[in-house]
Order: sequence, then C-alpha cells, then structure tokens
Amino acid sequence: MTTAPRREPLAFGDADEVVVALRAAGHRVSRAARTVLAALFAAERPVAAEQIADGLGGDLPALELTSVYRNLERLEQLGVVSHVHVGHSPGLYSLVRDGDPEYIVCDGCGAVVTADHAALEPVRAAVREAFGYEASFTHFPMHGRCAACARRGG
Amino acid sequence: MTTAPRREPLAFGDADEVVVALRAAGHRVSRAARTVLAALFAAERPVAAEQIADGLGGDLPALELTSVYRNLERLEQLGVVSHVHVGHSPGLYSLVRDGDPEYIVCDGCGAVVTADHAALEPVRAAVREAFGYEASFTHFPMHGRCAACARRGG
DNA sequence: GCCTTGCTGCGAATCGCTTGCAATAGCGAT
DNA sequence: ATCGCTATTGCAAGCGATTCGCAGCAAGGC
Repeated sequence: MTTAPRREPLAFGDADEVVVALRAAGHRVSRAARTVLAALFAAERPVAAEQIADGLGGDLPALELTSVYRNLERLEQLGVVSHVHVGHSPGLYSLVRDGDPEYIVCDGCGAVVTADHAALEPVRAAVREAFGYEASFTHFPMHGRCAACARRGG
Repeated sequence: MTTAPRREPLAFGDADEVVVALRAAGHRVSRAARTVLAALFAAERPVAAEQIADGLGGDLPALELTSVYRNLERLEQLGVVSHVHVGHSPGLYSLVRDGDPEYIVCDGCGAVVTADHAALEPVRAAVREAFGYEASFTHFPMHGRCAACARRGG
C-alpha cells in the first residue's frame, strides 16, 4: 500500500539500454526522459528530483520538476531506478545496478552508510526470527547513531 | 541533525504530573496545553496532531492545529511525548511511558507491530556487530513485509 | 487585582509532491 | 519526407503536513 511493487533489478549498463527498455515497454523517449536518465547516470550518489530538474547544477539542461517526477516514477516502475527517504528530506533517486543497496542513517551526524543486501542478512535473520517480518532498508532506511555519535551522546 | 535529542523517559502517571513538570520547566499551562495532554492520555494508540486538534472526535474541545503542534513539540522536548513516522503519513504522537516502543511496519498491508526495546535487542546486536551503529526504530520505524505478505508477494 | 510576557489563534507561507489540461513532439505508418 | 495519433511535456494550480509571523489574550508571579 505504501511501497511500489519490487521487480527483479535489470542492471542496465548505460542510458541507451534503458532507452531500448523504455521503448520495449511502449514508452516514448522524450528529451526530458533522456535528460533524467543522463542525470541519473552522471550522478555518483542518490539525487533529489529537484537537482535533476535543475540540470544537476548546470551540467545538463534544466527541466520541469513535474516532468522529472513523472519520468522517475516511470523508470521506477520499470525497475531501473529506486528511491530512498532519508529523514524528512526529499526522496533521493538512483539507478538500480545490481541488487538494491540498503541504507543506514545516523540521526546524530547525518552520515549515511550504504550496505549491500548480504551484509544485512544477519540483521534480517534476527528480525525474521523475532517478528516473522522480512525487513528491508531500501526504501526507508534504518536509523540509529553511528559509533562516534552513540559514544558521544550516550 | 535530523532527530530531536533523546533524554531519559520520565514515565508520567497522569496529566497533572506533566503539568507540574511543565511549570517546573518554566512553561505556562494553558487550556490548549491541558487539552493536548488530555488527548494523549485518552488515546490508546499513537495519534496524529490533526486528531488532537479535532478534539479526538468530539470528546474534547477542538483547538488550533498550530497550537497542537507547538504543544507537542514542547512536550517532546520535555521527554513526555515522542512521535513516529509511518510511511508518508502524518507523524503519530504518543506519551513516552516506560522506554520507547519501537515499530515495524508492513509495506504490503500496512500492519504496524509495536515491539518493546528488549524484543529488538538481537536485531540491534546484529546491527552493532556488522556496522557499529546503535539502531533505533522509535522515530523512524523498521519497514518490511509481514509473514503473510512476504509469502504472498514473494 | 495588576502586569508582564508566554501562548494562542488566525492567516499566510513552505516544502515535497501530485494533478489537470492544452500544446507539443515521439514515432509507427504512409 | 510527411502525416496523424496520442504519449509527454510545461505550466499552473492544488494538496497534505508542518512552520512562521504577529496581534491579542490570559497564565501566574507579585
């Protein structure tokens, strides 16, 4: 109800591959769609929709925020991108490369750790054991305090 | 930076005790403040600010949403209340009684499990072990899929 | 009871995101 | 190349949650 259905990640190598997939899925590939893709491939870290709309700080043509959201949503349905919500900030979008990265955020200093699925298996196992839930930290990250902040703040 | 500083929970028995604490902290206790407190003590589950502003469905006098937020914030700083963010919905506020409850939300059906601190210790231990983080699911809950949804959805 | 000033109430603003709609532009067919 | 259908865009307005500004009211110390 809250989260979009998850499909197997496609791990696209470059924007052109995604363009092919988009067309295969019956979509048109507009300038805005290409720009959003270019931005996602150019960004090293998850980016907010607004940064994409601003052309990633001038490197790319600016486009309408609305359009960015619509493209991101489409790409997300295709399994090409995913987004995380860190705290109360805007969602951050990134390409799904090989398996979804999961996130752990420090509420003290804001540090974000990216963990791969495997590293979190013990955690997931503990949750499964205790609650029967299959935990996921891809869309909503885990929150806590990093070692330094935990020591400092008690 | 994201989350309010956490203090030791005070576990107030009734509204009057909180009133005393409010005054001790140099606050005035207005009608709105009393009503917010009454609502929090009356509610069995975490409530949204708007429900409190609406007088909890007629049982209590209605008040200004702004005021509710301001009172909740004050009470939160005092360590009397805390709030959770479930998905993209409004924050849900509740009294801190004895140790903060932690939450696990099913992204499939929306079910929310309340777990006490102790039950989550194995999970916290696994996180500590793997990442050095001290995890907390009080303000931002853990997300995942409950047993039924996990089975159903794959 | 008086006076100070913290709180309230109301309005407007902000932030992240969605929706409505007419104009534009992909792209398959010609 | 060009045509035509309609998916997408751009712009404006809307929305839900929360915050801010400010004048007037009312807690509560004296």
